[in-house]
Amino acid sequence: MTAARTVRGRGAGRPTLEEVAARAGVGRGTVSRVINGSPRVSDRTRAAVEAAVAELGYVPNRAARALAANRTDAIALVVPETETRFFAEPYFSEVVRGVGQALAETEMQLLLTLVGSDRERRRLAQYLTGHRVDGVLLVGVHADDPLPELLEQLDMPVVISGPRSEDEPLASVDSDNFAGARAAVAHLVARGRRSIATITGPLDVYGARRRLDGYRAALAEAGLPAAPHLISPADFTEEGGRGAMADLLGRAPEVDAVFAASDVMASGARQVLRERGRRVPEDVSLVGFDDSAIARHMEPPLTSVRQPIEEMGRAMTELLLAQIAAGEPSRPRLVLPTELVVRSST
Amino acid sequence: MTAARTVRGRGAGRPTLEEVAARAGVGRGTVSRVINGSPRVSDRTRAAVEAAVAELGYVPNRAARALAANRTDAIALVVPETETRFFAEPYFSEVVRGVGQALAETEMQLLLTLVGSDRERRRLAQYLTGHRVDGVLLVGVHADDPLPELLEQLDMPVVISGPRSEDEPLASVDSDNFAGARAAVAHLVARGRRSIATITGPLDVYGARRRLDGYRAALAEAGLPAAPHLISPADFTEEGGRGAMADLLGRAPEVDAVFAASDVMASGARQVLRERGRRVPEDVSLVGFDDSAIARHMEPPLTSVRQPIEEMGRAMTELLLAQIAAGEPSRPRLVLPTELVVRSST
DNA sequence: ATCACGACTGGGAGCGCTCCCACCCCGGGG
DNA sequence: CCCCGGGGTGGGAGCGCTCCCAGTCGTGAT
Repeated sequence: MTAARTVRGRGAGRPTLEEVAARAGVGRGTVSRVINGSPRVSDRTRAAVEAAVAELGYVPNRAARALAANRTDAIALVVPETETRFFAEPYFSEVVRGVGQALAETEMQLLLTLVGSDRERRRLAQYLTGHRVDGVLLVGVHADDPLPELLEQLDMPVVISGPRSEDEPLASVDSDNFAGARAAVAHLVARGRRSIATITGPLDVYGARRRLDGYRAALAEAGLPAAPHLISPADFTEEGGRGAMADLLGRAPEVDAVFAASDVMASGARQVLRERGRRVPEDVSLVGFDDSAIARHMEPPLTSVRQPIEEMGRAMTELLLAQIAAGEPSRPRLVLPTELVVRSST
Repeated sequence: MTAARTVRGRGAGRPTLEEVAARAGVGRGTVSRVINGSPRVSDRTRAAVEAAVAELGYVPNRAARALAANRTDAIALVVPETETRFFAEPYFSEVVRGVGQALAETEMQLLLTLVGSDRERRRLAQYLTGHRVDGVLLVGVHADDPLPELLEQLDMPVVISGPRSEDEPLASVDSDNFAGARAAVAHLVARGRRSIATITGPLDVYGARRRLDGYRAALAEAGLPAAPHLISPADFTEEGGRGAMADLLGRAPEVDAVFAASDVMASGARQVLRERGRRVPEDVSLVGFDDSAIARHMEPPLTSVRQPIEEMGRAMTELLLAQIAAGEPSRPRLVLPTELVVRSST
């Protein structure tokens, strides 16, 4: 523990490019070229520089690099804290994990930005305007959130998880909500169910609409009617699921299967079914969506549609990095497959 | 120069300190003083500068500031990805939320760093050595993790969640595992249970040891024996909980209550109890720890010890910010209270 | 031998801030 | 009336990098 170090404070004493250059007997420019992998350096020189770097334990100063090169080597993951659906288990941790994986190979840093209040939202806007990140990953935005518009104006690279509509202008990665819902309902049909109801998410959410579309498609394919009284919209919450289930039971007592557009809502529905003496799966089959921990621990364990969330995080990041590398926003739209996980609730 | 600006693409055109100064008719130093809230500025000047800042929409360039001031205004949240216990629900999202809250009032950024492989761990070490953050929040480290040692050597501000031992040298924030466990077991005693077993976590984890201590204390206070055959160690996993429960049932068939040191293990135990025809809570009372989503959705809902995780995240951050502000590492040790959430499993 | 032309290389000129020293100006004491 | 001391202020000197423009060499062609 050197006294000098302590006195000079944190960050002092780290070798600089200049020192590496001196040590290697070359110029600053050459060291920079080696560090950044430029091909226009002779092998001999490169070796010398690399040796000096190793001996000195040189680590480039990020701030200096950012200032000089006008880039930050950082991306932001923006999470609206109010949107509990995305912040809640398991979305958040899995997305982060996927993002982390994609970033592991790069020099990029991940900035985590939670936006709660409107004040924080404004601050974020200012933030991004200040170009403190090279790109933005946006998860769980509401249809009426002004953030995407703002980002589009700034023309900063952005990837959004879950397009807000059929013609989302931003690059996006989504799971195949339509196919997932269709598979879930087809599975119920295969189990011999005939009065298949659905509890939907808020229909101003694109993904929720897609799940409803999938439900309808599967019924149509099976030649079953998609009677309006078998469709009950809720809000992705447990309480909403309870309400919707009670509703369905009142309107359609003959119901023998329910496709809930989220596990949490399925859990609410399950409670009501139990209260009303309907057995699962004997009387009513139940399918959820998300394949969360809740599904695995429900009684009986819940059949559910798994979304490849981690992979979505990875894909979003790769798309974003590609945009940043290309230097211009592109607008690809990726849809990842879902998978039906069958458990004993059906 | 104008052309050059355009060529530089994104990030060009943002007003600089210099431009604000010109606009306000003052010098750079003065603007800097206003921005940083120095008191040595006359009111008239301050007003003029603030007006110019507003008109130009000036946002300080973080990289330049970091370079000049040798600080980054960023802290890192380091999460070992392998430690599933902390990365898993609900820890991770809640900690992050708490951290976010504490940071909302400040200008600090949050860097999220997942360390999986040893290679990534080395990279992180280099990272921190490069002083790219002002401080580190370390969650879910194992007893044998070299990271804390490293950070201590760098004498960089650090706060750790969950001390690794009774004499943790680093600043730490923890929940009161001892009191939580004691309360849980006391509650079982109050319910009239007499053969109270426990499924512990890995005993090289300090928190797991503390929970076991709490279990013992409660039994001692109730004048009940803490027979060794009522203690079965596991590893915080569901499978571990299953094994430990099977074990207990073999060794102590008279068991009428189980305190599991995590909800996940309680869930495993619950499955075994069901398989063996033991009813919960009639035959065996069951208590978990964490009060996670699993607890709420178990059948019957699980009585569990709630930890104030979000608050822990907040406290950790506040401790860290204080350390950074003080310019020197301090070593406070904070223990936050737990709360027993009683449900129908007891 | 001369010339042109790549392949490499050195280092000046910033990037936008903070730090800090010098300076200005004004009131009060000698 | 001069000097001193502070509050207030301007701006030079970097912080450690990247960019890019001049070189400096060899080399093959002429």
